[in-house]
Amino acid sequence: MWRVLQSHPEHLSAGDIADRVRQVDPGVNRSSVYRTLALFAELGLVRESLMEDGVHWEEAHADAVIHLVCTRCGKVLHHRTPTVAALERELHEADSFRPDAIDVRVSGACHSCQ
Amino acid sequence: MWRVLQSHPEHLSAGDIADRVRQVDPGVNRSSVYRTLALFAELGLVRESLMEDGVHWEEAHADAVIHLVCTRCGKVLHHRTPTVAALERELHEADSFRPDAIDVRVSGACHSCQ
DNA sequence: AGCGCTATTGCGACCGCATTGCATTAACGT
DNA sequence: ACGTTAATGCAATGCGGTCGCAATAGCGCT
Repeated sequence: MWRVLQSHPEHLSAGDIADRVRQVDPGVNRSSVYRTLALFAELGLVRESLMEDGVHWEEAHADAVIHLVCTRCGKVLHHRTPTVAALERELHEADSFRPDAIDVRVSGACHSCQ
Repeated sequence: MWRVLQSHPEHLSAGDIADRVRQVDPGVNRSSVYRTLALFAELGLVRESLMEDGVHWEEAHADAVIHLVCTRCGKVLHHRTPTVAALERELHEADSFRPDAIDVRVSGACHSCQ
């Protein structure tokens, strides 16, 4: 299952993951997938991200990732920027809120859809 | 129902809204709540926001709002900053992605919980 | 006022994702 | 080989949200 997660550049929903895993090793139960996913999340190997159509999973990166969701074609792009780190600092200073995870979702039109 | 939404500073889940509305006017159906919520969303009066425990609804503001979710006490704070607008500009320039909605969720420890 | 049309509401069934409890199986140390 | 423990499978359940359809309210028209 770990291989499935790694071999897929983009994020998948739990259902998709279960399907892919079954392609490789049929007879793997949904529960196992969910449980393993939860385990990985606890270990910090994967990250849960909330999307309109449910929870998606992706490999965890050290720094925060911005999800760009194209409302036309549905594609999800990643973007990485120091701006998020700046935002973190700002929150700490202005609201004395100590962030430990930050999640940015932007919906709009991607490069090829506008 | 509009009153319920307005009278509640923070965001509510659809279930909560249904409950509150029923306190005022018992015998209002779930479907009606969902339908009205969808209508309001279409009119741009309310905004849908994804939280760990499901979809929450809140009054729409002109500019993007950052949700600060305290993992200790569960409180949800708002934060408004030009940084988000900067981020928008940045996305447009770097990825030629035209954003029409931006949603930032930060989890961490709030002022009174650290 | 009485009639008929239309939009809204209520209601129950339903759907799909996720979770849980429990039995089964596999793994491993002794 | 045996017993203990953790991982897995499986079926039932929970729950948030949606759908189809019947009942009802609102409203203009004559």
